Amino acid sequence: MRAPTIYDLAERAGVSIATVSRALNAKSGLSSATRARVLAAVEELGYVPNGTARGLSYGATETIGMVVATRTTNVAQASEEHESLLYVDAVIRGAERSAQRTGYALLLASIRPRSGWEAAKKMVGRTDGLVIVDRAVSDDAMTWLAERHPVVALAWDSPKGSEIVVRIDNAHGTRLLIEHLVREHGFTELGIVRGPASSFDATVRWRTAEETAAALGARIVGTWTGDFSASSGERIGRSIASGPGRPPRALLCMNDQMAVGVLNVFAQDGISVPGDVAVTGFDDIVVSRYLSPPLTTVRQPAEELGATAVTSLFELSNGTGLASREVVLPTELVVRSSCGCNGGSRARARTTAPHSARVATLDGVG
Amino acid sequence: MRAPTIYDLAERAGVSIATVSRALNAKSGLSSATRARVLAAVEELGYVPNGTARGLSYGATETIGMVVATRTTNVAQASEEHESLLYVDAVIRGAERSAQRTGYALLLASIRPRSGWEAAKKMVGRTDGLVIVDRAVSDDAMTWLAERHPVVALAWDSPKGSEIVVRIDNAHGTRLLIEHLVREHGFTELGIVRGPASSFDATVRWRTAEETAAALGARIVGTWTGDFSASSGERIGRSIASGPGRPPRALLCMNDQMAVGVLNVFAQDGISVPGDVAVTGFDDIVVSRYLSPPLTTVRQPAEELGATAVTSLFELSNGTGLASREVVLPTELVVRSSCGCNGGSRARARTTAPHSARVATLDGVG
DNA sequence: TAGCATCACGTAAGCGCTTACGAGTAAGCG
DNA sequence: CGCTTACTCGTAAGCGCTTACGTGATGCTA
Repeated sequence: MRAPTIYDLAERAGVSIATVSRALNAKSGLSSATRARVLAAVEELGYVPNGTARGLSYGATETIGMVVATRTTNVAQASEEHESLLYVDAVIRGAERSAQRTGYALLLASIRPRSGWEAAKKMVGRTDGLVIVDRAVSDDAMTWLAERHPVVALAWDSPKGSEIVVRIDNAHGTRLLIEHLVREHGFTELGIVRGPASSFDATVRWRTAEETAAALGARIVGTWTGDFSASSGERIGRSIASGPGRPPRALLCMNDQMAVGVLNVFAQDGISVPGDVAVTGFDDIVVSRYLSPPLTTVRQPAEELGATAVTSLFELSNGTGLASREVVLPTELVVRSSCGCNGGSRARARTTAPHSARVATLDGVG
Repeated sequence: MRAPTIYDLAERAGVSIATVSRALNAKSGLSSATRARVLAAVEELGYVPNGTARGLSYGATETIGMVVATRTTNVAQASEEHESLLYVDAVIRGAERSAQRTGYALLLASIRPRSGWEAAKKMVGRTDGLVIVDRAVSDDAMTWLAERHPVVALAWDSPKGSEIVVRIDNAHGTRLLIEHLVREHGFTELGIVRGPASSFDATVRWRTAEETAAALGARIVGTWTGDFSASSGERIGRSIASGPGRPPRALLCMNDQMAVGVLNVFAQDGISVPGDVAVTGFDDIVVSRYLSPPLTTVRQPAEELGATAVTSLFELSNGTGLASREVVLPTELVVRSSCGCNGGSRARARTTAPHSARVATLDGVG
C-alpha cells in the first residue's frame, strides 16, 4: 500500500500531473470542472502531498528549526533538568504558535552538554531558518551557522555576525527590582543567588544587580551560585539558614525556581519571609503567585519571546521590514508579598492578579 | 551565495557525485584517499547535506511528528493555557530526547480547538510517523491517519484501528490514592475536582475515583469541574470555601495545578490543610513538593511517556519487537503531607525526597 | 599469460513535486 | 472569415540526493 502520488491522482482524474499540481495549489489557469475532478480524486484516494518532494521542488521546507540546550545527559537527573527547562518550554510553545500561523512547522532539536553542535548543523539542510536558544551552541558555531542560513539567536549578546538577536531586557527588570528593594523598602544589605554561568540571562542579571546595588549605595553581602533548579535553591537556602553569620536582609534569586527552593527551606527552618529575609525571583512562572508568600518577581514574556524569534526570522529571510538586528522585549516588575509589600508575610484578602502590577518605566518606581 | 551541493563537492574533489555520496554516508567501496579528498572539500565549502533531497531519495524523512492540542486560541488566555500545558511540555521533551537518540528530529504541530486537523494531515507527508497526544484529533481522524501512516496515540483509549496506544495507568494511581485516603486516613466523604471532559486522562481518573470510593464505602459528597489550570482550582476552591454546607473531608484534584489553586485559596481563607480538608493532586509536577503543605499526589512519568511513544513508533514502523498494541506505564503514589501524613499541616524536618515514596502495588497500600 | 574475481569509481535513473514553456482550442475583433 | 488574444492544459526539465548497474583497472590463480 504505497502512498498515492500526484501520478495516481492524475490517472484517476484523467489529467496530467501539472494540472493536478495546479489544482492542489489553488493556482489559476484551469477550469472549475477539472479542479473538481482532481479534488474528488484526492478524497477518494486519501491523498496527502509529500512534503519532502514539495520542499525539494519548491525550494523551501516551510519549517523552521529550534535548537535548545539541555543541561544533563544523565537520566537520573532528568527531573532536575525538568525544573530548569520550564522557561524553554514556554519559548517553544510561543515559537510553534507563531510558526503555524504562517503554515510553518517547528523542528525541534536539543543539544546535550558535550554532544557538539552537529544537530544544529544538520538542521541547516532541513529548515528555512534557525532559532538558537540561550547558548545552545558556541559563538563560533553561531557565526558559522548564521553565515549560511537565516539565524535568530535567542537570549544572546548583541549580534556579532549575520545573526539577529532577540532577548528580554534583563537589565531593566533587574534594575526595577533592586530599586524597589532599596528605595521602597530601604534594604541596604542584599544577597544574590546567581544562575549558571553558561546562561546569558543569568549573567546579565547578576552583573546588573551588582552594579545597580552599588549605584544605590546597597551592599552585596553574599553571593551563591545555583543552576536555576529549585533543588539548587533549596541547597543554597539551607546553607544560608544554617551557616554562620546572619542572612542578608533581602535575597535576590535570579530565577523563580531557585526562589521556590529557598522559600521552602526558609519555611521549614522558621525563617520568616519577608519578616526576616525578603526573597525575590525572576521570570514570573505560573506558580509564583500561588506560593506563600506570593513571590515578588520580574515578569518576562517567554512565549512572546519565542513568537518574536520566529517572526523576526521570517523578516530576516524575506528581507522585509527588519527594523533592527536586535529586538529587546520589555520586562516588568511584579510586586507581590515576598518583598514585604501587600501585607507582608501572611495571607491577605487575595493575591495580586497575575501580571497586573505593571511598572512601565524606571521612573515609575522610585 | 547558493548553498553548496554534492555537485560542487564533486567538482572540487575531482570525483563524481556518486563517490561524494558514498564518502558522506561512510559507505564502503572507495579508497581512503578519495574519501579524504571529499571530506576536505566538505570542510572548505562548508557543505551541509540537503535533508529534503536526501529524504526524497532515501525514502524516509528521519523525522517524527508530534501533534498536541492547545485549549485556547485567545492570546489573553495564553497564561491560563500555559498552566495546563506543563504536562505536555514534559512529554515533548521526552519524545525529542528519544527521537534524537536514533538521529531523528521532532516536528511539532499544535491543533487549536476549532482549527480542524489539517495540521496533523499535513504531517503525514513530512514525517515517518506520528504521535498524537491526548485527543488532539477526533477518533475518525485518528483512524484515517493510522490507516496510512504509523501512528501512536498518547493518552488514549485502547486502540480501535491501526494505531498503537501509549498511556499511563491512571486507574491504578487513582485507586492507590483513594485506598490511601479511605483506609489509612478513614475519610468517608470525598470531594472531586474533575478535569476537562475533553481529556482522556481526566475522564478515567474521576470515573475510577467514583468507582473505587463506592467500592470502599466512601461517599462522593461533591463534584466540581475545572480545566486543569491553577486558576480554575482557585475558582473552585473559593466556591467550596464560601459556599453553603461544609467542605468535604478530603478533596481529590485530578491534577496538581488545580490543587495548587485550591491550596492557595484555602490558605487565604483560613481553611487548614490537611486539618480541615485533605487535598491531593495528580501528576507530581516539580513544585508539588515545595508547596505548603507538600502535596500528596500520584506521579506519572511524563517524559518517559513521550520517550516511550517514540520508541513504540519505531517498533511499529520497523515491524520489530512490538510486544503489544497498547503500552501502559506505571503510576505511583507519592505520599507527602497534604493528606495528613508526615506530620500533617506544618513544616517537618524536611520534605519528602522527590518521588521516593514508592508504592509499587495496590496490595502494598492497604 | 590468459582468465577471473575484486575493488574503485562513473553513469544514469528515479524519488514526488513545481513550473517554464508551448500547443491546442475557443472567443473576440475588424 | 482570417487574425489576434486569452484560456486551459500537457510536456518536460529540474530540485539534490541515493543507488543499481556497468566499466576499467588491479590482483590473484593456474
